[in-house]
Amino acid sequence: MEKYYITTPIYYPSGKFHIGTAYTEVVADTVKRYKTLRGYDTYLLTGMDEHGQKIQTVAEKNNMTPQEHVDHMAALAKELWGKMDIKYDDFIRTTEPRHEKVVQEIFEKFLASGDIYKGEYEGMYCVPCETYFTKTQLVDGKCPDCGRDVVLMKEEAYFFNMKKYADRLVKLYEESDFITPEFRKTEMINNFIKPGLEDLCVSRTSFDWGIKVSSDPKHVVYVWLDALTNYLTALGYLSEDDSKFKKYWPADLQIVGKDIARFHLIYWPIFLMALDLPIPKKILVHNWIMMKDGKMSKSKGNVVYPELLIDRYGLDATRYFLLREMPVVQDGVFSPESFVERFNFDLCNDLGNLLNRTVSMVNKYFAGIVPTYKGQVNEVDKDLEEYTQSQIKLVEEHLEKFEFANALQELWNIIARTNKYIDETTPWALEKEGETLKLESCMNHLIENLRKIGIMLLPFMEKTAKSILNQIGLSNAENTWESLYQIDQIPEQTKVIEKGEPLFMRLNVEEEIDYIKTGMQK
RNA sequence: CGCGAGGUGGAGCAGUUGGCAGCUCGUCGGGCUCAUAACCCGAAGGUCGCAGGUUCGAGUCCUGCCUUCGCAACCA
Repeated sequence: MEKYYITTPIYYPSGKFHIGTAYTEVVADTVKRYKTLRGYDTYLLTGMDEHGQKIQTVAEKNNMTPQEHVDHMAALAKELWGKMDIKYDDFIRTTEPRHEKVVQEIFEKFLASGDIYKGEYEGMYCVPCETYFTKTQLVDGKCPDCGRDVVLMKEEAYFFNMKKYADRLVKLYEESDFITPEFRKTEMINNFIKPGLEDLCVSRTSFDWGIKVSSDPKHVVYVWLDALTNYLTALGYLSEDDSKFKKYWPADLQIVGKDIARFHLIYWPIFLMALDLPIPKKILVHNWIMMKDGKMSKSKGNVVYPELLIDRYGLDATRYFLLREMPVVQDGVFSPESFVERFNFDLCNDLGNLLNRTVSMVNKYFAGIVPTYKGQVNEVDKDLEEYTQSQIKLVEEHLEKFEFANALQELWNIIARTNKYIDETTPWALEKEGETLKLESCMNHLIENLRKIGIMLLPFMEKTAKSILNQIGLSNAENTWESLYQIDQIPEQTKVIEKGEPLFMRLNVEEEIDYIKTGMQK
């Protein structure tokens, strides 16, 4: 069985996870489910990045030790991913011994190979915030966090020699297409590589919430060397049991947000080169969920937390909206209006109603027993079949390219075409005219398309997909992706549910827009 | 100053290799009754940011400009 290793970023738990973080998880989870359905041996890694000055500060503010704080946050994260039914295989935390041990080992390895050298880090330092800033980060020359004066400070630090690998990195960029979308590559080259790569500071002495450098314990390993290596340590790299590492590395898909693109597109491949390990096959850089008034931020009071939507509208509707409305490589805009619109039109009217009316007719005309395939009896049978087949291909193509919004759009085109088919065949008239064969063919085609719709929906909205398959009496069938290529797939004596269960109930537009808006203020 | 991404009918968006400008919502009109006041059909509505250029032909290629957003190196 072919393997497929997917990673999400490990999130920094300085605050509650918002909808953007949830989005990353949903994208990763959808890929995982799709690949699993296609027969891959999949492995999805997620986790948390738990070290650093900021964690120390936040913990103190909450009267906790850093460890207590990250334990608490990790529990919250797992709770949220549980609620969102994220099918992760492992949750790595950078404070775990399995990670720390290996990071220390890697650090020493780099020291020995000369990739890491001792130097001096210099930056603008805010004493009360205990944080360094770059000149461009400063606001009017003052600390961007507290607005107070900063001072130029120096400290001893270890650096990773990035320059040494710059040529190899450029070559990698030229020879592979491991970056999606392409323009991120251009950005990296123009902004960071062409002007000359700077070496990366990989240790600090100004705080101690981190992994100690074994050979020089007053230093802790500084962020990126600590964080990025999680993708390796989680698989048991350099540990007694590295079977997972041998099996799954290199990663097939690493999903990251645009904010951390630079670290994953430049430093990460270089670390791997220094370790003499294969480079991941693809790094997918996704964009952000914006609000009408720009970036989400607490000060603007426009932050959306996933619970707000999930608790009221359900997980599937939330996932649907994120994947349907947010283009992966471009910023998407969240608005309560579009959320409610999508919910009502796409989920209730198009999908939910199609299932409902079909189930109702099979019950009414055939006592719930789905007629078997009779061939292309109605004039439009052939057209429906051909259209559906070509759409399936499109859905698949988009999924392979991680274009979820497009995949869903093409899938919804099938739903619309199937609704239209009902109007074209007018089953109620066929019934009156005693056109039994045509009526049988019509019902069979409808159920068959719902079956296909259900299967294609599995990676996106499992509960809804299963409910569809269950209501048309096929929950126990072998609902494989491959079966989508077949026409005649309804077993004899397939029986639909007697009374259809609504998949989604229409929302009151004004009320729900208000509800979401109010929820965003909190 | 530099870099990247956008600017397409009222709103939000599609538009691989250049060839009659599409989709969803909204608006207007019609059809149907199986269904969750759902579904189906039709119509109105666009000088595809601006100005040049290449071409038989450009939203799609080239040049310049205007404009919005983001990034600018150790912030995770």
